[in-house]
Amino acid sequence: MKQPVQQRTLKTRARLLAAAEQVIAAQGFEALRVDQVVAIAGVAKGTFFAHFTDKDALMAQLIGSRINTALDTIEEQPTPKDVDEIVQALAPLMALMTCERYVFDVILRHSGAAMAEEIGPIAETFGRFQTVLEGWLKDGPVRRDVPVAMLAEGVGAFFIQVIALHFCALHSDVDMPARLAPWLRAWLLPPA
Amino acid sequence: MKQPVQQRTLKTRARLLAAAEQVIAAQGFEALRVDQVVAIAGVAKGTFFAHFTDKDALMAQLIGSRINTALDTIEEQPTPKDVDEIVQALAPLMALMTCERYVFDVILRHSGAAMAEEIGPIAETFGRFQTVLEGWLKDGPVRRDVPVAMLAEGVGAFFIQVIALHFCALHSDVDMPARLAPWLRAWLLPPA
DNA sequence: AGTCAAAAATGACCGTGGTCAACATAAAAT
DNA sequence: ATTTTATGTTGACCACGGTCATTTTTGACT
Repeated sequence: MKQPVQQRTLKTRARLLAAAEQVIAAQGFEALRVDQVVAIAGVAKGTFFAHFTDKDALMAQLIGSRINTALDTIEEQPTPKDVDEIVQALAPLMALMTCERYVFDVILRHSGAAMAEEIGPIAETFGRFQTVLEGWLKDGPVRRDVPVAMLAEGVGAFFIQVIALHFCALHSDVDMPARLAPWLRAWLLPPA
Repeated sequence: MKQPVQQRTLKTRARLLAAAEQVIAAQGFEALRVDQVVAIAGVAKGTFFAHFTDKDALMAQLIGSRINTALDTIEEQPTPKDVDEIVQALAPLMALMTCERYVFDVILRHSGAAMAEEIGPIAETFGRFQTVLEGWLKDGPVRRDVPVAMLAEGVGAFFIQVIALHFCALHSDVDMPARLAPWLRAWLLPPA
């Protein structure tokens, strides 16, 4: 059984990722140019596309990894007990998804698996997010007339909507936690 | 007081739009190329960008106009009386938004005003959509513990989510009305 | 008709993402 | 060691959206 990847490969990919991180740290996601990344990494342009199907795939990987980091932070916290705590707990993810319009767009575009049989890194994090939410809700003081999975998906939908609203010119001033909470209350805790 | 636009201008713009419609009819939105549009319209490339700030602006206009047509159709129908009728009534919009992944992406990208002070044609249709929904809900048999505007926005959020799910590899088989109805029921009609 | 300033059209040119046939190098087989 | 095969790399090249200095057209006012 032979090694499917050579040492070289790992090194090159690592260099590309490091270069990309460097560019992003300096200029943000949106300003990243493939040419700049390969220049810093010291490889030819073609090499980039031998490692990533396209620029989006690189972005998906980098952003997916940050989403996972945010979810790590979220999971370390104690289980939120009410809507306000849920909103509070979601802050790291919210911060990431609102840091740049471009980032939000990439996430939206990849939130469903792009192709059948192939679930990208971002789609995976959505599955994980879903699981985290279900964990919170399954023993929480919320309505029980609807399956937990559906409750969680609904929270996800409102979460996305609030972020979308943040990037909307008309609403960019209102702070987001304040916007999300009433929706979650209406969704999770309809009048008894 | 002189004419701010010349006859020429209207004619050229009309030719560009007609050319674009022709390309879309033949090959769909995603395949549209600016070069092809200007070739058919018989104008230079630069002219295109004198009439539309970018390709996206053309798309926003064409798609916005189709959304408006769909909303016209929707408004002609009698006011839906329950969730199933609401889902039914939304069919024209749903059909448009699921016709191509690209179309859905454009709509999402433009659903909030792109820039402050400038509300694009698609953002406008979202305002109209919102109004239509509020009209349906304000006298319907739905929960009243939440403002109508919020109910309507929630319907919009679930609507978008269902369409996003449609483009997700894992769920593309399930039919959408069937997916949307339970959500709307849970949102609009929590147990009394 | 002739003049002229504003409006519109032009097309060569650029930036950037992405392709691919040719080439280089590593590991396996002889 | 040498050959062979799979794997990795290269950079010239292409496609496509978008720009802008220059040229053409328009129509208002002599």
